[in-house]
Amino acid sequence: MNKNINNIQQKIIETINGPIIVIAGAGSGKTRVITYRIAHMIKNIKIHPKNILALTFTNKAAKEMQKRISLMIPKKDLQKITIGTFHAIFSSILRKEAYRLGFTSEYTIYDRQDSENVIKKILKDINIETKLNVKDIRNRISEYKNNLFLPSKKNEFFSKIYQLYNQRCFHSNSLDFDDILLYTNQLFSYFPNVLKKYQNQFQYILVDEYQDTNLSQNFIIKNLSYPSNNLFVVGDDAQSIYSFRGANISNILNFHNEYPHAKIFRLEQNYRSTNVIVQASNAIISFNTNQIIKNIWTRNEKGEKINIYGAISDIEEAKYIASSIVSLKKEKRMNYKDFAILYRVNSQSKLIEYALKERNIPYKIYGNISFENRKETRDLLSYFRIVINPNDEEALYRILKNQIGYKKTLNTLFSFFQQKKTENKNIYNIIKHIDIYHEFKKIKQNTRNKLKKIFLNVEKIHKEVNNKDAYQIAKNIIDFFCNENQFYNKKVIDFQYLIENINYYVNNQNKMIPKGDPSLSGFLQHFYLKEYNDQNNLINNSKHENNEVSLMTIHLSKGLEFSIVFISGLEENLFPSKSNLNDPSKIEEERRLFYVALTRAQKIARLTYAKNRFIWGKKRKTKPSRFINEINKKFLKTKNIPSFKTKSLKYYKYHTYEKNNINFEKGNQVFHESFGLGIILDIQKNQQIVTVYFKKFGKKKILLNLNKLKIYT
DNA sequence: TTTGCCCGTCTTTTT
DNA sequence: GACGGGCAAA
Repeated sequence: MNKNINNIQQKIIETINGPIIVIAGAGSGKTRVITYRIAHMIKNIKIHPKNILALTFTNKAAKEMQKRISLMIPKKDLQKITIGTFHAIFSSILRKEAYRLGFTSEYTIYDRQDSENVIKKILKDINIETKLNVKDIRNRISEYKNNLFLPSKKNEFFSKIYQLYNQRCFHSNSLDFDDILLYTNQLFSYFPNVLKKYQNQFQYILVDEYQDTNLSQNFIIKNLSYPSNNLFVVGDDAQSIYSFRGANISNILNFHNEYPHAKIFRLEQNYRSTNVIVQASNAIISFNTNQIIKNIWTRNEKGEKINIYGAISDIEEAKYIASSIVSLKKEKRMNYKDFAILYRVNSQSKLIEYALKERNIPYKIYGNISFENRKETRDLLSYFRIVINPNDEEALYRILKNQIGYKKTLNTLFSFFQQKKTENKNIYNIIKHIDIYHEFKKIKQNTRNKLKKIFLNVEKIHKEVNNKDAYQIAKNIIDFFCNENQFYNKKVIDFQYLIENINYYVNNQNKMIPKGDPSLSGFLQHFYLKEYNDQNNLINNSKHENNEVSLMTIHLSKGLEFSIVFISGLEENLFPSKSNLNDPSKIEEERRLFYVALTRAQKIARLTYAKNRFIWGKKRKTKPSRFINEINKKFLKTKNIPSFKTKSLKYYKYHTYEKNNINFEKGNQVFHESFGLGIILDIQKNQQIVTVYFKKFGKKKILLNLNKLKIYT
């Protein structure tokens, strides 16, 4: 037995036949268990790696898992395991099977902006006034898809739009993110033989972060793992932070109902963090009423108390973080890679980036790479897309919009194309013979020639798609594109970046897990599912050999750990987010997010906020986050909190308890003579009654003077 | 048909 | 403060 593995972990690793559910607290060695288990299955049980499917929710988590497994098994085995995000895995499967549903394997993946543009066009077409905005409609469609609701037969307004949206995507041979899961489900239910094929292939299924599955994903897992049910899921309800993506906490809470014979394991010992961090985060999460009670404990050292810094402004906050890194690095003899800076929204990274640059601190920003949303990049990608998939309306529209400025003409032309397309006419042919259609008479000869030239070229490149790899095709397109559009020559640096990524993608196929598809359509999938942006091949970063401070949103940080963690922007309206303030269940999710953030830290956690922040170009006064007050003062370096001396003191008092209660505090794990183990949710004003949530008996009010309650350690 | 200016909206979070 | 849509002037 490995000495890094405790008894429960060992038991989990060796229990091969499912269904199995592991409730794993933060830092309890969850990823270690999954990766060791996979290695054990392959090395000792001799399960063929191609029979293993490991699913995650973010690319970052997938990469982390691959990295850790690679240390234990031969590379040739690792490459045979199917490991990745739900979207990546099932998008690849759909590429092979989607023809059964009427799509081709060259289908485009529509991102958020594409989806919103489709909805805008629909609203314009049907010409109905609506109070719903495009974003709301898109979110609702997404919600419906994640819950496997199809448009209802009733002629209700939303259903109509939903239906039109699906039709348009279908005619464009395009799938949005949610479609990837939805159509996978349709594929499996309409084509039992196809399902059977994948059931046979994936005999062992592992799902990480199971608390984040939505109904659509859960259905896929359920179908695939039937009938052997060799399903292994790991999750922590306290770290459920993706409800906006349809994640449904009841999947984890009801697992046992779904699979009555499931084996249940719990991992509660934290190996990651100091005692201070473990206890402080336990206390924070206990403010949530909706949770599985766990007793997360650690044998680790007590550790430093948590430091809170209230900066005058967001700029100063960033500077404080940068200078702290410089001094902590020296003081604690740390490397840059031991530091992480976490934030609630991506836009916070900008100022932090400036501050780090100022002090020459190497850093790496994860997620949301700005170049991918730049106009020029999207323009170029439209050409890629239309070369691969001539039916891609959004890409076509974008190209035409750039070539034909005048909107009215553009719209007439575009609806003409749509009409022809439903008649199954090839878009390349229509534009090549642009002069014979009277619909085009209004367009200047000059513009017509330009269009003809573009589409002749696009068609030429299209014919080579199957013989050349993504790099060769992309180079052709870029050469043509830059020649025809003088303006873009100045933006070549963006294209350079994209082409470098394509080059890397094509030439490192044997490093990819699972092995990718070197065609341009393979690259487009890779790009749109954002698999590329976690890679370490970014040109400007190579010189630091990965010894860099990590910057990312808290969402992306889940599953990771760092010696020293900065959590920035702890302000009301930012964290918790403004849009979640009115819904108690959403506040609980924000709190879980804070819990995730804090539990990333191994040794030191520093929290920061700014008293003034630029929002939409205006400086605004802010209030410190309620979460700061939920950390018990005994875990804080209170002396170092300048903000507490300011006007906002009143605000802080609200949550602070009187000191005369000797033993009991919110978040304490307690033991009651009759009710057993529980956690203190609340203490009444007179300090004589506490509300405790008991594992077995639920919420109870306990009179303290009966002395039946003890602190459980 | 083109250009430029005003105005409203946007900041969650990821695939 | 950035960006896109809408509208009016050129």
